[in-house]
Amino acid sequence: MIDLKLLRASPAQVRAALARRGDQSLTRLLDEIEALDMKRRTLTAQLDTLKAERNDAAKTDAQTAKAKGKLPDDVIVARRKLGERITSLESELRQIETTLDAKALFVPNSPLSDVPDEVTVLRSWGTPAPKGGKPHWEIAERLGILDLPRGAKLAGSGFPVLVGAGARLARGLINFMLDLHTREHGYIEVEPPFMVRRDVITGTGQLPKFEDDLYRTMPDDLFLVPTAEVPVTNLHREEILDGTTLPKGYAAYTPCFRREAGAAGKDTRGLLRVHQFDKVELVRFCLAADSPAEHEKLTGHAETVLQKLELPYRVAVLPANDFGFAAAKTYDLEAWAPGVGQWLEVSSSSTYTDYQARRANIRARPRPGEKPEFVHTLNASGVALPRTIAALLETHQQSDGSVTVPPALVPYVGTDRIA
RNA sequence: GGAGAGGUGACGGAGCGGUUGAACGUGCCGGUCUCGAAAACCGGAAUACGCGCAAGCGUAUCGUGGGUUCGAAUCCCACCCUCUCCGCCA
Repeated sequence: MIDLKLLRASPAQVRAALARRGDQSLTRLLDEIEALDMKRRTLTAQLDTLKAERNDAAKTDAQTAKAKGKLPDDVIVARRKLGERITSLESELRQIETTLDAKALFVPNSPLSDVPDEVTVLRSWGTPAPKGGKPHWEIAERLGILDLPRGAKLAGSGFPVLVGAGARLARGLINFMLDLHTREHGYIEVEPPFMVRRDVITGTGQLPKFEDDLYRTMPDDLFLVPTAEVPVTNLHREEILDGTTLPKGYAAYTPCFRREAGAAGKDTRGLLRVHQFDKVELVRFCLAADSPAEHEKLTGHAETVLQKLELPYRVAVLPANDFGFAAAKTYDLEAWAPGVGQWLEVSSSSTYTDYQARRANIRARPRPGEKPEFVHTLNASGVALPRTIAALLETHQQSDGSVTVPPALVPYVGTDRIA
């Protein structure tokens, strides 16, 4: 949520930061918001004065009523008039606030100043295999571990069915990642609801602007989570946390459901873009001053997964015009997939500064007795399964068609080779 | 799904429609006392918005939203949530 006080105090800076997102319509939206905010403050001031008048009157009236048994008619008439004026201004104010809130929810987060204008690869790990070999869907089909036609029969395209060692591999990956993050990186494991209310998913920023990308259930108006970020970040909505317990991190496995509206035709083969997939997500909460360092640490936790899976990858910082609505800075982790010859985004690691915290009203008292302030929230995939499986199959495929399992994963999959 | 009970501050728990932001208790913070601590005593402490350089002032908030009234935590309506019992069920 945009900070209206900041917009009021430094309109030029706010506009300049948002302009970097490259969305022309934002200028007009901000104009409207500023005008509404102005009106709102004028009306509030008027109303406060009238209400102060009413409160004073109520006190003297109480004594009058006690002394005389009842209030004089002319006093009642005067008070009623005052009350009517207040009621009418209140409804005017309510309408302005409703409009203002609705518009403010469409303003994205401001990119941090160190975000570049062009996508920039910061570092890479491992030696990417030369492009070649089979794409993952051919490998998987031959091994009988992935059944896309039957998934389509059940739910449509983009709903893969993993079979046998494929299902085992997915389950193993989930357990491996959760164990890694909870045992070695200090995360608390949570299993949240996979469906959430409208206001919850508004808190993390997917609503109201991106309703078309979500699956919605009837008749209860619950939304299937597109990422565990949604339920886990909202775990502390409407709370004031004890700042001395921060930073804190949660790791959660959930399936993720995405309609991918408008993405038809892109990455349609195999596992590259699907409507349902598994993911282990990392979510962190911290005080404002700590968030840059927390972001680096978080990204490192996601990288560890790829290193243990022996998957060459690179880390890129996304430009201001190419990351999520609620984010202030995003790193993408891309694993190399030689079969399709692409770097596959398997994790996105973002800091949201106080943007989600404002929307979901998540605060912390830095020390006992101090004023609460909005926390900073961050999250990263740690990591998403389908593309990781694709990279894994393509990277570790052997000439005989089998696929070796990296040592760290062997205990979880129960074999060192899928054949 | 049926029947009932209830939602007040960090927590527990009061609150005849009229100076109630809200008694009391616990917890918390500061102080006195103590070699320290405990106990006791004294004092302090909610959140948001607006105005103000500031001290401060004003307004709102007793689940949420409406309504009645000169005046609502207190009365009425709707909704949300929690709990108990019954039914159904992995």
